[in-house]
Amino acid sequence: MVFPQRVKMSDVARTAGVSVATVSKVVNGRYGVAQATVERVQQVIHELGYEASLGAQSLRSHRTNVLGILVAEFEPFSTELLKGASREVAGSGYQLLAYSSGDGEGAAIGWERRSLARLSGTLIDGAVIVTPTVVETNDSFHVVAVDPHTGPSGLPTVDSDNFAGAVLATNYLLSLGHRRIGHISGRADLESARLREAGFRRAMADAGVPVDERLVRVGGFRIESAAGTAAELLALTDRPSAIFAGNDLSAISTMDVARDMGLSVPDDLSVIGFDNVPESALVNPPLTTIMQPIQRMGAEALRLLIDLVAGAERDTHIRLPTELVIRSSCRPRH
Amino acid sequence: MVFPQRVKMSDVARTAGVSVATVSKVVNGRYGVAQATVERVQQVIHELGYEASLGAQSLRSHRTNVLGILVAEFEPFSTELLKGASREVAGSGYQLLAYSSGDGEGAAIGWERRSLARLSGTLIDGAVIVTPTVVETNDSFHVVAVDPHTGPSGLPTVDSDNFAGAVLATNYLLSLGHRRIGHISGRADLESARLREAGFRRAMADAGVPVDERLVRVGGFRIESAAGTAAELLALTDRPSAIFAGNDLSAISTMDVARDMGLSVPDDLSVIGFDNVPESALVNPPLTTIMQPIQRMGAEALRLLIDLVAGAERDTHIRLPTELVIRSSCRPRH
DNA sequence: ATCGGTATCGATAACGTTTTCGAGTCGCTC
DNA sequence: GAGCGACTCGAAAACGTTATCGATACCGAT
Repeated sequence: MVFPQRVKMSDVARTAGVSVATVSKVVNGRYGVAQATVERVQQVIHELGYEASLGAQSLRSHRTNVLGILVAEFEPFSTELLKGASREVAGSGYQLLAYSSGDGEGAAIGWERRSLARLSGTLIDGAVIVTPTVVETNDSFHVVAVDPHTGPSGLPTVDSDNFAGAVLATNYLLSLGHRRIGHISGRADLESARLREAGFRRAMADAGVPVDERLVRVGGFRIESAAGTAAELLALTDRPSAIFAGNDLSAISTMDVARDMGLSVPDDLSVIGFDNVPESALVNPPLTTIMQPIQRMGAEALRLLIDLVAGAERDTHIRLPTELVIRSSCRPRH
Repeated sequence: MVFPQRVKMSDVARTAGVSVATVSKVVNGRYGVAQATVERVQQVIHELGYEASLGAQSLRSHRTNVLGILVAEFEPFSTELLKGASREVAGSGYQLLAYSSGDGEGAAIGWERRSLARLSGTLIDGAVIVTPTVVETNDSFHVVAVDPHTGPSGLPTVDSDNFAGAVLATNYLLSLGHRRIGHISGRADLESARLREAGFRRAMADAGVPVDERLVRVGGFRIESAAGTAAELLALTDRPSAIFAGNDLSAISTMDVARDMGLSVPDDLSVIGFDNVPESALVNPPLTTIMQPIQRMGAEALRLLIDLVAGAERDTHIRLPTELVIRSSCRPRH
């Protein structure tokens, strides 16, 4: 990697004996330059190591070929997404920039917020956002949302079938004989959290099992915030025999809390998660969970964004299937 | 989050009844504008939601207040580093952009590479790089390297005491009675990998234990590439009773391979890693490893970068201490 | 009144691109 | 040999900002 001395278009033009206008044309592959000239200029560009100034480019043409991906923070889910997205962007002619809104469960504020907007508005052509904040946008700037904020935003979206996944999870617990099933839901402003809870309730209702409202609580999607909720749940005198956690992180957290309270997973408590982040296969016991194809979601989101930026008409909503992956954190109720 | 309609400085100027020059002064807090004017302009800026165009700004002033962090790929180590860096950048007046060179064990090529250089050269004020590639830079662009490429680069650097950490790890294994100790080293062009292997050899020599050269092999630092190496090591008729893996990922991979071969960790094989990424506490058995304060390294790197960009004179090399964290993947040799 | 000094402000010239459009050249056709 | 397209090319005007520097206004002191 070399960070070159800045050489500008006029330098190239001078040493190639043409005008900057001509250089610009060959850089952008515009029509109207003689073949011989093209080759000569390209040669000089190569020799001098010329790179266009993003600033000047963006200023003049309002196009940078840079895409952004905005995550709330770098936790396992966004990291997987990032992987998928970076894989997809390779060779697309775009460059991908990741930035974090820099906070977990709050909204960006003040300087941060404005700076984000500034980035977005001025130096990238579009963004995929993985943070549950409401966005307004205009038609010169494209954004696609992954796992979006609750409510109708009208944004292009890619998500997984959270509702069906939750039904899958709940039915699995039910099929194991569990009746007192707890649910730790994610942050309320996340559409996915809402749908998972809805799926949970639907499955329970379909099975004719009443849900004890004391057993469903919001725990957030982070490891620390879920711990408190899990502790409350397990401290109940008639504690649940199984817990459907809103995501893997809170499931892992729940298992930790259970262990600390002297409970064995899965013997005393069955736990099922959601997401299938890499960590879930690593923990002890390996976590049974609902897989959503996170990397693929990242890739699809980026592909969608690219198409949108290029002006293509496309389905504006992509939903990927979920799947039950059985490991060792659940057991039939004795 | 709102991606605003682009309103420019001249708009602000017009509705505030001043010139763009004055608005610019207000925005940048320059001296020489009446208090009343400052307030009026700020008011208008707020109402209109004005955001400076990064492109124009960078073009004119060669300064964007945006910093970059370039990682080879988004694996656990870089992710932790990212967290530390994002935490540090908050409130610093800078914005942090993460980008990936988009590949694991190779160098970026062609379009990618140039695009990286373009980003770096034109729209960020400096970067921390977490990828073992040689860089050349000029004095208008600052870069600090984390876990740098082998050999003297002259770059400002932050790393941990890899050598001492490796000694720590090896001595621990030695103290457990192990004599046939294997080492899976990281990619050869990583200074850290070189130092860890050197530390390993030093500790062995100091203990008067000869190292069997068939037992030290390069496995790369990724999970997949380490697996093959581990398998080779364990297939030896006189296989090692302990393995010091070059990092946690290869340690985890080694444990997987051992399990697949019907070996129990730690009963039949002790494994120690390096890094203490979050995953190492999660796996089964929990991994004994050498901790380096990764998040703190990210934070220090960013702080150093900020100071450098601000023109401060600073120690140009920061080395953080490592520490043995004992979990359950090692056991005395029976 | 005149003057020097301080505030306060605005015209204006960059910064490095892209794009438009007119000018020049050349080879043809009639 | 005049006229006409088709090709090439470059001059110049943007894009939105920052920095310089001169203009103006106002103040108190002579």
